Amino acid sequence: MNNERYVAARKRVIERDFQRLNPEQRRAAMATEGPLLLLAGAGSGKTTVLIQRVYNLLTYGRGSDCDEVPEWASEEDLKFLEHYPDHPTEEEKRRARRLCAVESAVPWSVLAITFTNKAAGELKERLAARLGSAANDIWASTFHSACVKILRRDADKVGFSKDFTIYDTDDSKRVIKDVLKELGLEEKSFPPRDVLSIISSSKDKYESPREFARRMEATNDWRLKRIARVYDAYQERLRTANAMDFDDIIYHTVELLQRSEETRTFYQRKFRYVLVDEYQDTNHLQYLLTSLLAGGYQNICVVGDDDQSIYRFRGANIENILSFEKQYKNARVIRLEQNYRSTQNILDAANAVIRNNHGRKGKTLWTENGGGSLVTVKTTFSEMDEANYVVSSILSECRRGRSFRDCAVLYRMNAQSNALEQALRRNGVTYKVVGGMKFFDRAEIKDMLAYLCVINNPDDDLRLTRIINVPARSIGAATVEKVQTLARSQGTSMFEILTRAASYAELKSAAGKLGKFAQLIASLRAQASSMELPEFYEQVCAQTGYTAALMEKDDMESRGRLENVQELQSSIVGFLENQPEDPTLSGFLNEIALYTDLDAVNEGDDAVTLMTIHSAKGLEFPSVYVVGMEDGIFPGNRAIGEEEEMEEERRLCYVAMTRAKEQLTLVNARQRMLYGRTSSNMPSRFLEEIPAENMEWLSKSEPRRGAWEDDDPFFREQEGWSPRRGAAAAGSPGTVRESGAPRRAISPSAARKAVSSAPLLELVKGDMVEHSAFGTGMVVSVRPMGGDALVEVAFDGIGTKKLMLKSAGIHMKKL
DNA sequence: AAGGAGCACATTTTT
DNA sequence: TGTGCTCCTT
Repeated sequence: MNNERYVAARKRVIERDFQRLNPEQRRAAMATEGPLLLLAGAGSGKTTVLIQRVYNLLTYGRGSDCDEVPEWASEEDLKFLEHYPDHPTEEEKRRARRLCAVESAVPWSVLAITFTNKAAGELKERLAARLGSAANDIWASTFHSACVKILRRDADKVGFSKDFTIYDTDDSKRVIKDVLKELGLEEKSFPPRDVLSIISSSKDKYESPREFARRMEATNDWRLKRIARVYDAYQERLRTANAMDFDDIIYHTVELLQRSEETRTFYQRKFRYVLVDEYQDTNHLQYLLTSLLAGGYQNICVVGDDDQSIYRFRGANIENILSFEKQYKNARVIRLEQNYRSTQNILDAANAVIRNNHGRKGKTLWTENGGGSLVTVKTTFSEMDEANYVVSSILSECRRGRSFRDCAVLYRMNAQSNALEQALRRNGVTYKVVGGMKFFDRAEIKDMLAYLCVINNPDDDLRLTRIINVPARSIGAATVEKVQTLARSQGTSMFEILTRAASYAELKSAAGKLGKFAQLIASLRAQASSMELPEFYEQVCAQTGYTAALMEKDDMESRGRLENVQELQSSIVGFLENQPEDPTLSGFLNEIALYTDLDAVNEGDDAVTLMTIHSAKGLEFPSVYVVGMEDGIFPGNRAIGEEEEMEEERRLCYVAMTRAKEQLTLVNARQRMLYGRTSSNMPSRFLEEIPAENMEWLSKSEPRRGAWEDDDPFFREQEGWSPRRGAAAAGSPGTVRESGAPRRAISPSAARKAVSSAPLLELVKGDMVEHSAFGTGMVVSVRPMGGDALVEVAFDGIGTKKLMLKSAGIHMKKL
């Protein structure tokens, strides 16, 4: 029996399951043993590879990646593999699998970790599609939910009870505020946000409060020494409350795995294969965790792209990915550089930009998609002009067959969405903004969840404090504080104090109200098990008087809140549909604690998407606009002169550019209003880094009302500015039409004049109009508003749209 | 206890 | 410029 031949033949047979992958993808799917670094460029089919790799693990074990030959294998078997038919029968397929498999992995020995619930959900879904029911037993989850799962079994070994609660950032902040007060520290000199972030980075170093304190002793920083005491007190509070914050969830898991050999060995034996997605976003603590979990078999596959590391500010440590090969000396590295998303022009532009960064692993994306159109760079006059340009360009793309949903507008900071939203609204373009206020961040949702938490666990002082006087029950802050003090001095919970409020002299005047509240909670608690969860939730809303208080207010805001409170009931129903195992209140609360907005981007409606570049990571759109391409905005002021920061901004730029499939448009404004001040900015340095042959720089506006014109004498007189990339531009004729723009701010009066000089479209009810995106329609009403008019138009086959005449007029003509 | 005035403040964000 | 927060008034 020739072992070498067997191994080679086996590999060839296995390979046939991955014919649709490109050679690098295939290598990645088949490299099962030992540490593997998968450098997956944007749009390189990373998730596909992950799925196929898991399929490989479950089907063939290490068959594709080892030299072992089963003892029972015969010459006959070898012959079979070497002459495996092109169209095997089912019988032959089964035999091939048996001959090729070397210890197929069981689903529960595979751990796949992601960052977001969304990513974990997608992974699970695609695994299920590929593997069927076996996928259910694979641990595909976020860092946090994996850790919670581990801690729910063994939290007692690190000093918590297994039903510990999870504090979100808001809860943590409140605890910090509380601690600051107790220690007599001013919030002004110790902003809770900053304190928390210092604590968080200490935990990231896997440093206990005591170690942190010792490190701070060595410095001469008085403030940090105080913060060390805050850190200590904060952890003490959490421990007493049997609570963990988001960092603690990972911290204590690491602690558990380090301290308990039994637990560590259990998981190290259990997880034969560990996969970590978005490895460039991991922090040190997460690095420790994954190293521990994979410490048994050392079959750790990390997937990521150092060029897309954009979360340094929240602790992501690019070093994790850069030094993976140092950590694991025998690590293999595979680069996925073929891109299936964008055109070559877009990739060349993005490659050229990112090439300016140092200390990268180095990758150059390429595609078979063809050159495509040039990257468009447009210089506009102001942020309003910029927004109008984007909208009119979107409308003209839509006229040529694109849908709104194909277009995304990306920006560096949320504040930039305002001008865009206005322009979109005025033109009746449907859009959605990703990010911003999240459902579970809303006060009313937090209130209701706090009620549920307290009903579930009355000793949850923090949540109890939140709702004890919501809606108003005439329980003042002073009273609450007395209760807190009493509870602390007696080493019991606030709820305990409330139940016997009457027996404390210092509570005498409030005792009645306090007792009533305690009764309310106790009574709801008693009802909890007697009915279905959604029905119970209704009872909570009613009996606490929460809905009643909202209804009484009866203003716009309260109505919205009321809707949200009712919406939470849908969440509960949704939970019950997905989680039949533990359909209890505590099951729901557990689920929700690590849940953010699952469905921020719903595919349903045809709308332009607006979001920050950060939120765009992982997404793709046929047409992408990046606005605010100016030094000072993008890269931001803070990054200028700071090498590390600048490189992160450049990575951000790379992420933004590689979101585009067909059309990429980069827009800058010569001046813009920022923080109430008008500033004029140079075009972003990143624009200069794009090769001239891949782009077309437009600065001449179309003859459009409100647009600034290049040949206006006012601007021609300005001098001393030349485009920074001027030399390169001059060298390649025909691609660049940039002619020069003024450096200094332009007086607003000139700007306004240009805007108001164009004539308004005159419309009356009954007129027929033609809109560039909506087609023909009839004017239903015209209402003057300010210097403008709100026109309602019934478009054929589309429906009625309300448009602001001044800006929508550009895209409409009277028939 | 609630609403209003005045004031600092202002990347990026997931769990 | 807009907002979210504290503090002050009622």
